[in-house]
Amino acid sequence: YSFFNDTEETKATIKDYADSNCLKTSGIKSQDCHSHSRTSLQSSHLWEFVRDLLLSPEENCGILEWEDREQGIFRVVKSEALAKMWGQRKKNDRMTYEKLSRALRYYYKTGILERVDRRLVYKFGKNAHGWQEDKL
DNA sequence: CGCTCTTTTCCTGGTT
DNA sequence: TAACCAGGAAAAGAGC
Repeated sequence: YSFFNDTEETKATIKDYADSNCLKTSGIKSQDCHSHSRTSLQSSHLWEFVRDLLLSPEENCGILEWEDREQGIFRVVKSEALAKMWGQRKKNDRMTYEKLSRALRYYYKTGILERVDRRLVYKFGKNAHGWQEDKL
């Protein structure tokens, strides 16, 4: 395959991909886009970005899914799409899930995330905030 | 400029 | 075999 398709072309398709993907699911529950003022997804940190994505079904597109809402356990359903979105947020079209997950693993050390021994499953730790339903 | 903190990049090796 | 997971190391980038 080509070595040249990693710039403009990719950049263009990422948004289209995300947008069209959102359109498919956003019609489901427009009412569910509760008034969290976090729709922008401008969070500076990765864990906040993930949290806000989890909390906004609008831009989520089924990329992330709660496994246990009360315990803050969630699963990455579309790892590649998540990486692309994070890459968009950071203006880095070379982002991959491999690299994103490395960053997530650093959170275990700081208590932002807790380890869950299941593939693509993570859990918010004691030092993460703003994800709990009753605390919104 | 230098320093800290977070994230990125790369890698070796193990697991599902 | 592909897709993940574990972390060490080093370096980039942002903010102060």
